[in-house]
Amino acid sequence: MSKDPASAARPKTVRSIAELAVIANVSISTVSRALTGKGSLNQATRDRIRALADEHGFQLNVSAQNLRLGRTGAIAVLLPLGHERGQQLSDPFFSSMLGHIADALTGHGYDLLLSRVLPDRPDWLDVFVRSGRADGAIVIGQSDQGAVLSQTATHYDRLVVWGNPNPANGYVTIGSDNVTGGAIAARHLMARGRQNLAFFGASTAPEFTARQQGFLDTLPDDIRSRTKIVPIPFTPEASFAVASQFFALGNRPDGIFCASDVIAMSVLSAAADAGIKVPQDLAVVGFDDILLSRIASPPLTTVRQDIEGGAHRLVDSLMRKLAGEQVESHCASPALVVREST
Amino acid sequence: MSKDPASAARPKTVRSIAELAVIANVSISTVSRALTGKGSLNQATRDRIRALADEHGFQLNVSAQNLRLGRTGAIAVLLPLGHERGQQLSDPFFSSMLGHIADALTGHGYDLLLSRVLPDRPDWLDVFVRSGRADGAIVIGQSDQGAVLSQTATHYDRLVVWGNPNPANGYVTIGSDNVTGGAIAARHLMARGRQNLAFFGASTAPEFTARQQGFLDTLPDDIRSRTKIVPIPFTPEASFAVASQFFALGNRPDGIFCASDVIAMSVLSAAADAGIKVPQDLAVVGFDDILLSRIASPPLTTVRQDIEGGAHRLVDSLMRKLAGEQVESHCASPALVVREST
DNA sequence: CTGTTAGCGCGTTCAC
DNA sequence: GTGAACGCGCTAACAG
Repeated sequence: MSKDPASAARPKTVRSIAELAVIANVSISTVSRALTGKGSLNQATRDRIRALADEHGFQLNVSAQNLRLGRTGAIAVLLPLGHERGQQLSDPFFSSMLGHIADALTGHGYDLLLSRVLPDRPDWLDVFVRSGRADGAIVIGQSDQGAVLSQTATHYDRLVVWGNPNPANGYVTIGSDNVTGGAIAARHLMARGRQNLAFFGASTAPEFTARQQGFLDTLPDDIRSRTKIVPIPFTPEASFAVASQFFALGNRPDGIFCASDVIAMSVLSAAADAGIKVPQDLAVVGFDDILLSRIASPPLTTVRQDIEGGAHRLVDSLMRKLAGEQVESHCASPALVVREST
Repeated sequence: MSKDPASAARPKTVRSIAELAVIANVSISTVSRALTGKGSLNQATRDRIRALADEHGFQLNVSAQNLRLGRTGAIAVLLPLGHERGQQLSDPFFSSMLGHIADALTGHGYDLLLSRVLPDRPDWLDVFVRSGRADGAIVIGQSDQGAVLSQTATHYDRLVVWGNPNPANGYVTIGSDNVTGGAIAARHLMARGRQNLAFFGASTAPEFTARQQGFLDTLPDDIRSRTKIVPIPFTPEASFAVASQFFALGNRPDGIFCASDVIAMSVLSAAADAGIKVPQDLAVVGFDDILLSRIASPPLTTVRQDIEGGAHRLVDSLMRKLAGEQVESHCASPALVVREST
């Protein structure tokens, strides 16, 4: 047989600290001390017990450890399925955010409990919180759940929310300044000499309405008065259909601001179908700066949100809350990324 | 004050079954029986205790419950960061899969523990499994970790893997027939009269090599011998750079099969930049059928994987394993979706 | 430095 | 139908 310890026959599967204690001929607490590294212990016995644990493929049971420590070791990431139940996680923005959050939480030693929740009852968040499955929660997207979030925040502090800041909210939000983002898009389109505009993405999601508001408020009255406001469904396919229909009806704006890059990409596609040249006939500005926006045809001018930075700030804020610190909401400034669609 | 129980002042926060037992003036086990619904109990006392629990906003502590029941109530979804550490979760294919898995697990009453793991040591999966943080694991993407998976599978059965089937694997895989998928792409390009081909996506990921192999093996010798094989990095941006470079060097195939839709979209973009007309001068076939492929310009012809079906099969297979059943690997046939890029 | 004891919050025998 | 007692696997005083 091999001398490689990994492939050596395992004498017996050890499932608990107690069994290992018997094998090592020490008390249970000594094993605990050896494996956790806490408390004081003779280095020789510590090494011996650790070797024994390795040999028997034993690790501390995290669940039991957590129960004893009064924690779960997990942070919940909640995605309320608000306006459109279908495809939130398919939006590259969400998944990118989720990936960065996962990495940040791992860095802090927490597991990530992912939950897509259907906000069917007004106390869904309370129910989740009271179930005690996580030590804290990150809610991605307020959707239309501001009231629920505020209600829970009154008695549960280990909560941070990604979204549009709003002084009326009783909870900490980390997000981008969507109003300013909209304004940036408006100024850019005007700087390109565009006068006949449209906004794609009218919605009840607060992020989207803020982008819309910032955009419209920045336009001079005459331009704004003829700016078309187009509601957009959340799936790329449906969004494409709306855009196609829009052009088919003869609408020919020379500039469109889209509330997300996915919408913008569907507009680019519909425009190509309709024989509209981008950016010559039509300038298109997106929002988010997802990775794919760089390989759109043409590459998309967009209002960039710092997704990675936002994810880290979300996690850091929550960690500080867990540590008992006071945490303020934060609102990052988005930045224009000019590519070839304008 | 309102009579609404939700907004009524809560007499006191109850944190354990024991406290509620005192309030209800019954024993701990009676409260347990009332709240779990198990065991026999007078309906009146059951209702009374449940009302009391509601009133005090009390729910059973899931962690303690799970410890007692010898389970965790969570299934781990593991994403090995294999070839490219950066952006796995940003690939719409992964995130879409993840979303469907989340929904399926929720339907079975399980939480989803998400973990992006860096396979830095050969026993990373053993370490995870032995930590006891989940009742089972779904690994998305074998990457180059086949040996690790096989090793763990020898002593841990609650494991299913998304990926390319391989009889040599000692574990259950659910996936698509990538070889057939590659063959489908080859036949389609030939049916379109294309003779000068290229494959974009050479890699060590088994899924990609299988697509490559199925593609090449289907081509007649003369065509295959002049087919260019292009390695592709995993980020859209880098992939776009490679494609641009490819065209800049004067390569002008009339058909390209890409190992993923994201690669295909970067090819479409690079081709547009180079003044190459799709599909007239160049036919492009992708793989996956992500949502965005429908709004590419032009909409992408692609080899479709049933992501939702795959996710459900992954979860169902794991559930059956947990129930002690024998489970076979499964390999779904991909289907060609013809759009306008060919 | 190490062992003994007492729980973390719950489910489940076994009595009554 | 209900209560008392025990233990899931672990950590943290308190002794010695």
